[in-house]
Amino acid sequence: MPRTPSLTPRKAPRQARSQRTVEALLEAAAQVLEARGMAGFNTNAVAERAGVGIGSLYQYFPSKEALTLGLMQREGERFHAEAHAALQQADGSAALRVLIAAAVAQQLRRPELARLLDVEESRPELRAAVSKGAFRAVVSELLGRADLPRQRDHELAVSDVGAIVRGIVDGAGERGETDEAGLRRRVEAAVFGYLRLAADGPESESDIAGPR
Amino acid sequence: MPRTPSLTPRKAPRQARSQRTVEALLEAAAQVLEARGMAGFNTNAVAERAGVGIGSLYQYFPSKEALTLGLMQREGERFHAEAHAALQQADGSAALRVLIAAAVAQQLRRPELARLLDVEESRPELRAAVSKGAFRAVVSELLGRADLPRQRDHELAVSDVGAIVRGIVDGAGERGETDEAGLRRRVEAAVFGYLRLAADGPESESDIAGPR
Amino acid sequence: MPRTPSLTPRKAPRQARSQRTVEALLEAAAQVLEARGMAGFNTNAVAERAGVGIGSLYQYFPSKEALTLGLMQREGERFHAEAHAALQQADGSAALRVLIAAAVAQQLRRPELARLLDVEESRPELRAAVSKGAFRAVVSELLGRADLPRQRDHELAVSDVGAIVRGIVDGAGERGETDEAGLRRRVEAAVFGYLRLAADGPESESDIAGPR
Amino acid sequence: MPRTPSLTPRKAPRQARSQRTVEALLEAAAQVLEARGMAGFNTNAVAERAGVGIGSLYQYFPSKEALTLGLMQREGERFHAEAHAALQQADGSAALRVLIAAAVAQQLRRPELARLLDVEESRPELRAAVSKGAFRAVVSELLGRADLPRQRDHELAVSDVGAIVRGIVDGAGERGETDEAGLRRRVEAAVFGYLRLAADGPESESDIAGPR
DNA sequence: CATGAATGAGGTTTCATTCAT
DNA sequence: GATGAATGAAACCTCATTCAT
Repeated sequence: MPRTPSLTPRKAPRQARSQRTVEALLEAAAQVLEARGMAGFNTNAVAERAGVGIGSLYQYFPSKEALTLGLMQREGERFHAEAHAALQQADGSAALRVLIAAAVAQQLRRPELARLLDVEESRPELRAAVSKGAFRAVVSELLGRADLPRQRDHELAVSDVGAIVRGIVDGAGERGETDEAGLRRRVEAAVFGYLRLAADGPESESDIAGPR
Repeated sequence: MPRTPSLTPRKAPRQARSQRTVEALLEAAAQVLEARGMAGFNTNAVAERAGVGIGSLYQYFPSKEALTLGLMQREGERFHAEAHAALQQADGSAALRVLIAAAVAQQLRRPELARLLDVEESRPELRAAVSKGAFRAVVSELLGRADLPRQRDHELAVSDVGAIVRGIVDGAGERGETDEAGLRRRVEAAVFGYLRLAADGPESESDIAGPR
Repeated sequence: MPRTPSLTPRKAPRQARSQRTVEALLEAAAQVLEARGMAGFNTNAVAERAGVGIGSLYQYFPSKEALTLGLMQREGERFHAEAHAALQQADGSAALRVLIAAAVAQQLRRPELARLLDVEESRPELRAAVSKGAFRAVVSELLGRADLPRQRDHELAVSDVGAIVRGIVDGAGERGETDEAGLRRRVEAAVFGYLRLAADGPESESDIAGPR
Repeated sequence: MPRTPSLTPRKAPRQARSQRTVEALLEAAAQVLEARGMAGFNTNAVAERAGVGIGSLYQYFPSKEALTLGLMQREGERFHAEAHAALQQADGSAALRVLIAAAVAQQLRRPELARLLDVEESRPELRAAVSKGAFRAVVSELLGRADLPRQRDHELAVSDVGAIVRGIVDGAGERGETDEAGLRRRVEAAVFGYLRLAADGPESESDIAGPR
């Protein structure tokens, strides 16, 4: 009888190990970013914190950019799932609230990390590569729902909603806020307030600073 | 022998020649930042574009940080003047619109520059040093005006308004928008919408997603 | 993120290759110091003479200071061993002569290097970090021996003996002396002469300029 | 009648002013050296502390070296006077004590300055230029006096005496000693002890570690 | 003469990336 | 594959010195 050959694919264990290495690298990247900021975010530090050689880092991520990108994707994943779940809601405003809740939760989980990644995302080289569409796609769909005010320029409104959410939520992170419910309420106020007032319609203009 | 590099100008330019040098350095800094982004923003490039020796840069700015700070101050100056002018307006909503108009104008003048400086401003080392109070102080005063809805938490509201304006306006800059009036209208929608909905009061909560 | 540059080696050389690199760097540092003096002692020159990239230098020595310190330690090591061996001598004066012989030998091996390192050692930043205790500790012990005159102030005497030895020996190095025996004899004269005359006792004061 | 020509040489007032400028520069140099050490000793700092433009510094001292040299000379002057006065003493030992007293006093006046200048003096470029002979010349003469033990090698002895004095006295300065009498006593012990034991003669060799 | 603005060679240090083991 | 030693371009910053005003 020959040596019992493994039934699992030969590559399997290696892949499992690879998975763990990649995961370790991404988490290390997150921690380095949080602990030392953009200025202290370098590949040697990440590899060291991950407990792997610098060579291994480059085995899985061909460049520092790729690592940053990987981190963005990892951080975006959970959020993307929740964002898509929002689409299940019956009416647009409920869905939008779910989406906002997801964004707020994401931010409060690791505020500094989220903030720094937001900043990074605005760099031209990365902007192209980041899908980012998840949030955007969902918002785009929701703004079409009947129960939400129709917007003059759909695309601009989608962008603005994203910018508003990101703006408030990152600011809260910078200040170290932790009150999730309160933050959610304020973001909702900004988004729904915007949607109502920015919507087209004859009276909206005069109404903008409205009494009360 | 300070270890923390000084951020204040090393020496006030007394002669006309140095005035010109400082001005050239700041303008060069702005251009380098716009043309090559944060990554390409280095003191050698700035000096070269300014047409002065690297030593001259360090005569007036004791560190790269100080140069960045100087640029922020220069860019903020015009805006600060307009922001203060807003206080002359009789009622709060008019003043707020003036303020927003100033912010939008500032952004559209040199969008990429404004955006990058906004990002830089969030760096912990600079946050402390930047006055930044101008915008914040004005908003703080305006939110106390009788014609604007009283906010639950004044300080948070001030921060949120700032974040909303910055968020939308930077986003617009990123996309290369140039329609000043339109942008102004959208920012107003977000800000006034926020103020109305975030204000405390029994009905606001239920009102958030409003009908229609 | 320490602001005060670390003086301790950044990373212990584990592989044989790094051992050689570190050794090459230290020897190169010694040679540069000898050949070009303090003024010409810069990290680029050291790396170049060592035949390694400048980056390698900083892998092992986190700063120029650390390199200097490393050199001091290397040069001190052999001497420290001999100094400790002196303690084996039965009586104090014999031990002291052994110690002096060691100091003289060390100096004549690489006179300029020894002299420059002596000078460097007096710099406040390095004084703290250098053990230096070896010589001092041994002298301190020896001055307590019964066959050597008891000193008024033990600590001062220890310091003075060190200063005398260093003074004469560095001076000899400066002049390029090579007569080891003669130098030893003169240092002994100074040290033993000092110990006898500086010792407390009623007559020592009047005796200082002694007859003939 | 022509415009009354000044009776004082045209240059006179300028020379007086020059004198003051030079004096201010030298004192500033001393203070900068004391306050910031060799590392912080730069011509711009000296000019600033002297309250004159950097250009003026270079008017009077063609290089940094020249300034250092000037400082050495200034600091040496008072000492040189006292040293020469020592020659008036009737017997050699008294004269030597006067000389030592002068050296000690000089050191305790501005210890850090004296120490740093001693170090500088050992730099090859300056060694040549510094007279330094004052002290050396006087010692050389004194060692020839009949009441002091005749030395085997006159020149070496002169050097050694200088090295001993400098060594002890600089060490005392480093430690911040202020007890002038005590320091004088110890230097005398070292010098006279050296002279007695290093002197040639049949018995001195065996006597070196002396009984008791 | 005095000034101080300007200069730039040169020094220290970092860090993304490669490659021999 | 994994490792980590090695690399060097490039960044920041200093300071002796010059020279136009």
